[in-house]
Amino acid sequence: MTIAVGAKPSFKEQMLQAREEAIVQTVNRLLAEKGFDAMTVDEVAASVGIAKASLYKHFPSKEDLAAAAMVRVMRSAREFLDTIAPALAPVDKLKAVVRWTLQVQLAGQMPSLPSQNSSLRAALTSSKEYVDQLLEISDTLGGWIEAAQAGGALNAKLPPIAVLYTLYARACDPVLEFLRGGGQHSDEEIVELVLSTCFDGLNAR
Amino acid sequence: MTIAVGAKPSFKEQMLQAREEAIVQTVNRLLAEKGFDAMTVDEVAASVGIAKASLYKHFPSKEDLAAAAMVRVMRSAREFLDTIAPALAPVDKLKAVVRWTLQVQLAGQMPSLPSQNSSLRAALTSSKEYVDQLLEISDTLGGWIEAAQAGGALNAKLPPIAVLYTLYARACDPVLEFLRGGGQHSDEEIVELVLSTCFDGLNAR
DNA sequence: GTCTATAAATAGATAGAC
DNA sequence: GTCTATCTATTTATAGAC
Repeated sequence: MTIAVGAKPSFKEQMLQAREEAIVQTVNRLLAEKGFDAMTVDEVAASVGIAKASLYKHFPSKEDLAAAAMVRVMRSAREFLDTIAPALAPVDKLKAVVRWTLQVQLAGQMPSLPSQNSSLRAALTSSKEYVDQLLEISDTLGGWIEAAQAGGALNAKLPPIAVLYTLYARACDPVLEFLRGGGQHSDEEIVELVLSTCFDGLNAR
Repeated sequence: MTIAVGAKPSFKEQMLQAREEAIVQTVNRLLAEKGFDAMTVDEVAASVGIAKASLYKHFPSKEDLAAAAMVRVMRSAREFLDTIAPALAPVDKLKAVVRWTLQVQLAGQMPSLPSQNSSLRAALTSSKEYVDQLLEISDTLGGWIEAAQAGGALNAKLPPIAVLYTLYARACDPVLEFLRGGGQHSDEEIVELVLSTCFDGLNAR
């Protein structure tokens, strides 16, 4: 039995992971399209092209499916943070992150979960990788927020945690959907509009 | 048969309306607590204290229940608009509306509906009173927005419709729930924080 | 109109053969 | 692991007596 860390995965293991990646990708799309409640496991299985029973061999519950999708998104976000130029001003780093978030949402890749569902919360918080990624992201953003406040770029009167929550909330901002439905603006314009209202506010300057 | 407009309702009619008001009030609370998908009709009936079949005599479907709750909220919002002092600056009128919205949400009185559900959308758009109230509210807010932009209070570069959507989005802002969960701020502080980030933005001024 | 009882449909999850 | 077929529970909605 091979337990070496980073050992070359066998062909079988590669196939398994590829299939699971396909599953999670499908779940991610469906969660973005319809949300957790409206997404059915039958639908996931049909969309992936396997039997529902097979799906349950990979993921023990619907909640675990959603958690896997969230882990995927968090990892993706975490990786994006690493691509941000360190020389950038903290506030510009934050803007870059929010812009990335908005683009993911417009691309139909941002899973939407009900924040009240307790079994779902349990699945999320019991996922070590999810919690780890979330903590790491929050730490990084928190550092940028405090730096931006110290540097006079961000309003220093706002509690950093409130700023962080406000940025996180952009990931599920319904304004994007509203504006797109209006059909008057391109995706790029929508992103910049929301970015502007988020950082500059509605008031004139 | 009495069809006179504004005719004095009979005792029976008053009882009927009182019961329906009790139903809608319960639905409103449950929609605020758990959202449309998680709310069950059984639950509504049990909470009101009547049989489910009786409930269906009043409202033909779950969607109609939710629509009735939304009509109630919209009427309430519409009535609030009338209480705003006409002498107030347009931007302050807008702030008053958003503040009211945030307070309703914190009071657990703001129903939350999935924006993607099509049967629900159909029930809403087929309700004349809902559509009428929404249009009237949007007209009023739209007028204030344009006046505030013309007066130099609101950023005139933002499309009025984007401003309107941004204000509407505060009615379901998850930041309220996040901040309350943190336990570090009172409800009043939370309201003012969100108001501040909405109108003044995150950036320093 | 209110009730009890039940229909009808759906969804999450499993059994068991291969 | 994948499949077909099924279970179990829940949910929306109704039938029918009173």
